[in-house]
Amino acid sequence: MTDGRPRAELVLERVRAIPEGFVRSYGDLSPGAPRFTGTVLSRLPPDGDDVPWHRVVRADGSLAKGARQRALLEAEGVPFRGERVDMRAARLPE
DNA sequence: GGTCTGACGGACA
DNA sequence: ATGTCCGCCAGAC
Repeated sequence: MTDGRPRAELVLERVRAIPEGFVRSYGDLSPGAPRFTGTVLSRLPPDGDDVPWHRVVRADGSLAKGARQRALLEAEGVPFRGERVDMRAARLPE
């Protein structure tokens, strides 16, 4: 059962597992296929409060959703370095 | 089924 | 630091 579960579901599950105040990169959620993670999140409903999509940032700490995403992250205490997240400190260890 | 696109990532110039 | 190229998965034409 290489596909006991759709990759999409696995990705969403990982996103929900990100604790407040931390972030993870697209590549971390879907190793080898970061674009897939983006596709999954893009299909998320606008009011998808069930999934903390804002805690998913690019590997270099830059944001995909701009100022809106940044506000949500800063509200959680995520350290920033200019317009990008300070991955060195906010990236979830594992 | 080939081709393009997308909330990407890493290598390289 | 900035821009280009290639690779990855899935969906739309």
